[in-house]
Amino acid sequence: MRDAAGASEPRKRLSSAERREEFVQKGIEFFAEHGFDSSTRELAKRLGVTQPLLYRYFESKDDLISEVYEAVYVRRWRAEWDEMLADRNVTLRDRLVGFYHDYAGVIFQRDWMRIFLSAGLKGGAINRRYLDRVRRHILEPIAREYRHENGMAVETITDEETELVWSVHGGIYYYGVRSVIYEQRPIKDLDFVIETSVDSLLATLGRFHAGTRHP
Amino acid sequence: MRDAAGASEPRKRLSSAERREEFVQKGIEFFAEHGFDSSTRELAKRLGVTQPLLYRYFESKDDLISEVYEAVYVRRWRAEWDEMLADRNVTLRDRLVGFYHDYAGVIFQRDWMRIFLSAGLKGGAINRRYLDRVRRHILEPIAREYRHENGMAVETITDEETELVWSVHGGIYYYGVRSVIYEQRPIKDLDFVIETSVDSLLATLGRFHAGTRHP
DNA sequence: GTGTTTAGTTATCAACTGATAATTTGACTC
DNA sequence: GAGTCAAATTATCAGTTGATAACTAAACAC
Repeated sequence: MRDAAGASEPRKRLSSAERREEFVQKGIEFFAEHGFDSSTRELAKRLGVTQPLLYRYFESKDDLISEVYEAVYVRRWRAEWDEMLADRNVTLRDRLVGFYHDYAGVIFQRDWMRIFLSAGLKGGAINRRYLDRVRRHILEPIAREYRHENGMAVETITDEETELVWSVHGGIYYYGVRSVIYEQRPIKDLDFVIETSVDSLLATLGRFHAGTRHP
Repeated sequence: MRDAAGASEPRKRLSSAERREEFVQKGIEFFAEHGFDSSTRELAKRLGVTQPLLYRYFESKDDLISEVYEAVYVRRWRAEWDEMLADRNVTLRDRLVGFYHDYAGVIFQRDWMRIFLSAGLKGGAINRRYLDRVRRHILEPIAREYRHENGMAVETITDEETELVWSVHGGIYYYGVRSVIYEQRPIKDLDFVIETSVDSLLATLGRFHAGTRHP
């Protein structure tokens, strides 16, 4: 008796690489929707394939999940974000607005966000590593670029400055969580949130530095 | 053979109400730590009790989970927050700093946060209802109190104002997620985050209203 | 067209899961 | 201290789960 794939179609054979990639991509959708505790049998059914076949491509379920992480966290990260934030031909405000548009385009996706939340609860080190990357490649560069644009020494940003950027970054991120996870309202005013958040960040950094210079 | 409770101790008998409450409280800890997909047998083991006993107090696992939600979302919500935010004997800034201190004390707890994230992924309506409550009892009152303190009409706050408060609220909340879920750093500078966030919110609302009055 | 390789299947295991029924036992009443 | 009620246990069911072994058949080489 056929376990997978509807009655009629003849068995398809794909190359090893194609199958593997197909499994990972559908695995993202599947685990994003139903959580990492869902069964490999359900995933196989969704793939139109029998469950033991998964074990020809992945040593274990956890192995497959690791590949899902890799595909979501690492492969969707855009290398050009570094240059985008550092491009001093553009005003910092425009850089930030442009960057957050791009960044939101990548992470404000149902599969990205749900995978991120599920992984966070599973408690591995992946999310901590991702947040480290955010800090090093996004937040600290922003704090440094602010200092540069305002004629200050760039090298020695403080924990406080990083924390200020975290707050605003978190506010934007949480807007994504509300719209994508809790399906709160159409994401039509993403522009508004990004622009006011960026303006607010620049103003807050300004007040912060003014405060530390004349104590 | 004894399934639960270490070898020596005699079987304890508790009244119905006590047991039920004990199950809910330990259920919060247990499901927070291991997720709602964990087994009732593991929970029973943790309670020092056999698994079928759970079914004398709850119709089903989902029924127990509903009680966990109730205990976390509803029973930990403090009624006095309404008055705290509305107390015009105190400056709005001080009210907000005080409130967020209190609020963080309640929700920046490992069990609260992990239950909230797990519930959000399960996709029921509970989290949406909670966010509605946050909007009605926290965010919109803040926007109205700002208007009052600055001599403006209080009745007709706009979506934009609510969204501005959401951003700052989300920034503070995400600080909690980072420290409690991702265990990022000791929560020693919660004060700093709350104070700068509140100042930033008041300044941003100020700029927003200035912008709409002279376009 | 025969032979080799390997993608894919069927069959199956042992452990686990939510839930129910039947039984035991502690505590309280009179 | 016999009788009653309910707290708690033992035993068990039917379905699910990750994983492995043995078998089948498509594609390619020559």
